[in-house]
Amino acid sequence: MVTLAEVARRAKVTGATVSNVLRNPQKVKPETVERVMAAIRELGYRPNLTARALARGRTSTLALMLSNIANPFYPEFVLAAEREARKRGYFLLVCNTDDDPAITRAYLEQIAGSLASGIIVMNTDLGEGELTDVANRGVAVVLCMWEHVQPSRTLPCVTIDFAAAGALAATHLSGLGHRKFGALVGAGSGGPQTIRLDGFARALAAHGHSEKSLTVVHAHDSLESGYEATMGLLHRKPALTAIFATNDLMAIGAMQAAADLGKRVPDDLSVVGLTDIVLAHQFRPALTTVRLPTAEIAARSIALALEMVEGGTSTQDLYVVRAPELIVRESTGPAPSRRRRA
Amino acid sequence: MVTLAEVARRAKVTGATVSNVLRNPQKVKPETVERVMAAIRELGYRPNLTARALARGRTSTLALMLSNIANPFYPEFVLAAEREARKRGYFLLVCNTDDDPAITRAYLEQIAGSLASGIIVMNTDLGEGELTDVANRGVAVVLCMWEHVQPSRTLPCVTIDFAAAGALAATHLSGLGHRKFGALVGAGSGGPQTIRLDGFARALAAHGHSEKSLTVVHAHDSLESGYEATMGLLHRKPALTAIFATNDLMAIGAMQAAADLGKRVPDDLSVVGLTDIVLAHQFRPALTTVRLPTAEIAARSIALALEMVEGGTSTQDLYVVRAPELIVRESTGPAPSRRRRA
DNA sequence: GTGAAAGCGCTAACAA
DNA sequence: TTGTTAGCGCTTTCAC
Repeated sequence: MVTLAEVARRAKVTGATVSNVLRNPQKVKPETVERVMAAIRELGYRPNLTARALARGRTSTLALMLSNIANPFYPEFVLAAEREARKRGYFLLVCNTDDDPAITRAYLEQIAGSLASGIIVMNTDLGEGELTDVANRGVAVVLCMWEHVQPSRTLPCVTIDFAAAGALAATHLSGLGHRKFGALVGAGSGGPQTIRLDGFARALAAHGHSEKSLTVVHAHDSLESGYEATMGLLHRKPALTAIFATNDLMAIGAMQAAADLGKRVPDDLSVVGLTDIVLAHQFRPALTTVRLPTAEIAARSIALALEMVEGGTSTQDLYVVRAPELIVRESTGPAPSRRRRA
Repeated sequence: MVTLAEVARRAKVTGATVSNVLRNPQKVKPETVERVMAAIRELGYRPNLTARALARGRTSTLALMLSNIANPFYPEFVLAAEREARKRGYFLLVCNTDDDPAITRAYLEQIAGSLASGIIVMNTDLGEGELTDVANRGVAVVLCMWEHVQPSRTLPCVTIDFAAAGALAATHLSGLGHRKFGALVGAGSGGPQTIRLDGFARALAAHGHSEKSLTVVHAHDSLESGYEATMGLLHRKPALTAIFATNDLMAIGAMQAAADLGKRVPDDLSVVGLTDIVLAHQFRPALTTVRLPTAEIAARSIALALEMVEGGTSTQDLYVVRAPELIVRESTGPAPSRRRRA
């Protein structure tokens, strides 16, 4: 391994100067810079990032804690996050927790042991206390897309207005003349997505619908779970004409269930999702959904973490990214004429 | 930050002993272990992984180079890889290259600068030379799912028999009585997937089909590209009754194209994919496909990289993982009776 | 503008 | 069984 010392020797300077050439070339005489660069090239020198991290007191690594990257939302998020991190010279560690607190804790231990200098936590079964501990050890902790009613009092949080997202879906469906609604509420991790539901329910009420017009059913963040939940829901409430799912995967499962029950989407049943994953527009019928600014949230979270890392500061602010947006596609339509069913 | 020295002081031993307690407790008197562990607990000590890496000469990080994690194959791969790595105390860095040689090179530079002690390269536009350079710097380089005809002479490679995979598809389709075939060949990165196609074509020939019975069209590893390619293909060759796509995403795009052209799958057109991503069985009609042992390849690649890292050895062997397997679902069926079309 | 020197926190001989 | 002693390769004051 070629070290900085060898480069120094060859360029007839000391290590300090080589180090400066690499990081503040303007502080070094141009000719010296030239000589050092030449030596670096000739020797094929690459700075040892581990040594650098040790000397500087921080690594160029950020960790991303998520429950399971196989959920299609995450790859989209990771892609954007990685790009932002790379732009700023950082690397991304993917930490799949499988929603297992033991795994999550193990990761936190390592990260607290200076594996990464910052960490984006997308969800977790852990209490806020354990995360605060890590933050107190000097790691930049950023909560991302947290859905608790009460945002953290000690950790910064990047999120979007989930209630508004739910409301968008409700207004759309209500505007199409629907009267009997079903809601599929996911609970991938970090508890049920109740804020999304609340936003939906509240907007329904605002549009004059009674509480009885909405039937809620709980599920998990998967296509299969959305399918099962919808089968049960439509069995119990065959008169439903509109379903809101708190995420797209469940919405797609709902459409498949409808198809299997002989219901046409959107003629017999309208379905609206939430997230706008890539599959949403690829699926047939294309899913009407509320788009979350995924890439923007990812980039913002990384940027915030890096600000904290590099500024050595901490914050507990709440950052709410751009509002969600309704994307109307093929899965929603006017409520079927009421004559068709009792 | 609590350091090893502070733990040592508190436990009234030296750093060397604390270090031993952590890594070879059997070499330390039980009571001392007790005392040290108590100190660790009381102080909330976490070993600094950066310092450890510097002292040991290697990090506990592995890099995974892939073109774009948004392609659904990769998250499935990453999930398995991360699990295997975690089991052995390593962490996974996700490196999205976007098939951009500049990005790939930048990552390699950093990795060569001891960012990671091993690297799994899934595909790349780079020549083997640049990878060999990295390997020569002491990084464990493992090629994974390489599809070149000539496997590397200097780097180990974990892969599967892509030709056999293609052949499986051909045999299935031929057995169903099809006579006019189309093939969608992807080229996500690392060049076109010609081995898959060759296996398919050769098996077709072996079953007595002439060369003219197969029409090949090139596309990219995406649903949209599979859609477009199929539109073009069916326009030029309306008599096709079977399509083989070298990956599932394109196969699904093909099914959508068929639907838009008024062709029913599998009644009018059979479609078979390759990979068996999760979406393959979730989609309707469920896709018949050749399953690749994704998780197994991932785990094997990680394991091999770690063997090299920990053993300090290198190898140039070719590891061929379990054979692919045909998964028959709903997208393939008997060739339509020949009377229906000229 | 450049060099000398003291670490960063841990590991790994080798001694004791 | 435990301690001593050098580093690992780089950064970073502080002199010169």
